[in-house]
Amino acid sequence: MIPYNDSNPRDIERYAKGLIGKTFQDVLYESRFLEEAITDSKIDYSNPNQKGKLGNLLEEKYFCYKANSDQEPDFPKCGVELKVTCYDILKNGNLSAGERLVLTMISYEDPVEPNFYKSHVWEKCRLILLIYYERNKLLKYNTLYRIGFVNLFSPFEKDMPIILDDYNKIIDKIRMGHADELSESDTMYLGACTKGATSAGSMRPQYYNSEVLANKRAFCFKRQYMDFILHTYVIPSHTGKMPVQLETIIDNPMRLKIMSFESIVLNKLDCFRGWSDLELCRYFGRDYNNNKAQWTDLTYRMLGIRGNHAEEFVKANIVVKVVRIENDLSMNESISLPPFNFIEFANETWEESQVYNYFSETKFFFVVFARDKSVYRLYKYFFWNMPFEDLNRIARIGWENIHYLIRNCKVEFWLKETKAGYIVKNNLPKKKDNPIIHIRPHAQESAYLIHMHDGSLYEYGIIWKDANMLPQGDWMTTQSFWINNNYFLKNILGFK
DNA sequence: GCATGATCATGC
DNA sequence: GCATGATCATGC
Repeated sequence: MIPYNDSNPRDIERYAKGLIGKTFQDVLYESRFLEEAITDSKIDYSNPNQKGKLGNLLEEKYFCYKANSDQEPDFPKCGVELKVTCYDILKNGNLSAGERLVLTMISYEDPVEPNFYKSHVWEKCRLILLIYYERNKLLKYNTLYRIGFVNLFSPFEKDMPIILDDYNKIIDKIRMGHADELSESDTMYLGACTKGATSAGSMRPQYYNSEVLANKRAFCFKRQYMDFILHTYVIPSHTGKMPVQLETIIDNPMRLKIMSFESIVLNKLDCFRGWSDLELCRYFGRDYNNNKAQWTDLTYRMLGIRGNHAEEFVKANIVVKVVRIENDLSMNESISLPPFNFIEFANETWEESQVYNYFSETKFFFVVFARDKSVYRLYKYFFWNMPFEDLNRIARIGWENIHYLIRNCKVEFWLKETKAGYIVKNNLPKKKDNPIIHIRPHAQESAYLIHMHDGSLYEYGIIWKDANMLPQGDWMTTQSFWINNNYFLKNILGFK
């Protein structure tokens, strides 16, 4: 007899909670005393570092059923799906969902199911036994990871309109024969993530009429949505603490049955179109001080949010970016991304890179103000995510050119004298070398500890604060990727 | 006028 | 004190 009632979800959860505090190694060891544990498995659990086998280990050695990749639920008698996923502990001690939750592959062999509630995705997510382990990258083996939380989980009712909308967006693209243009950032909570490499070898023909091969993809709950579940449901259920409530843009979820989330947001800003920053500050009672957060603040005020966080944006990983353009419709500045670490960058492949992941998972809410004499007026606002082709072909080449020099220790430096002193020049690709992205310094001040062209050593600034080390051993001012301003004007705003 | 390298400002 | 978002300043 297996040690739980597999027809009763609550009893499965009760038994599963026995995993809390155990490592996968513990489970494997204790299974020797568990008569029903699967012993004739085809899977070899002796290698402590096999990625992706942690779920199988629990299935066979704790829940006592054979791991398979059938379309059937893991607990068929009651339709419960087992999902094993991870969280990280951040430097500040906070927990953060480590991965998106992959639900099921998107089939390119079969027609799509138009009704979400009859779809395979719904079967796979309507009732999940969610097992969260701590991914501690300092540990040598995956099997030493420890399980922290166990919960039965169903998607929140208030999120369903958005999940349905996401599903429809994805299947619409597939039915149009545009599966090759899918991107995880197309949607809010339910995403279409790539499975396997994005290189030519793993491309597949589409079901609907298109000659173009498409990447293998799967339906998933996006990482930020999992993060929200972790903080508002999983952790509170274990600690008894009330979750921190974020302000919502849409207070009544019923509205989402009539209008899409995006249209509601755009409608809210329509009321203020043409207003100047000065008028908006007066209207919302904010000091008009031209400081940098001003236009972002005003954007949240227009959405009815008092702070600078909105629940829907956080869950869907939507980033508000305010852009100001000048009288001549030019734009002074490019748009910065977070700084990066050279060594981590050098060791990444494209698919696992921060740049690829940032753009494939992030949706932007661009709010454009246009100069009118001494003020800026609300001009345009729209959601945008980078088209897959731009990202995976054009931006990728720019990334690879920079990656090549840094990874292969071919970065060169020389000094140039200016009125204000010396500046350090380098041979890394510049903005003009790629249509979409470039890198620039991004620190408090510049800092270098470098070997010059002639072999001499040059030191400047506060190395540990403003610089980080290249694979070649030199320290260069910390850099970040930037979205070229001309790409924004031409391809995102649509100017000539 | 723009590209590139350098630096500022704010919130947590 | 750092992460993040944003702008400045010089030289061609």
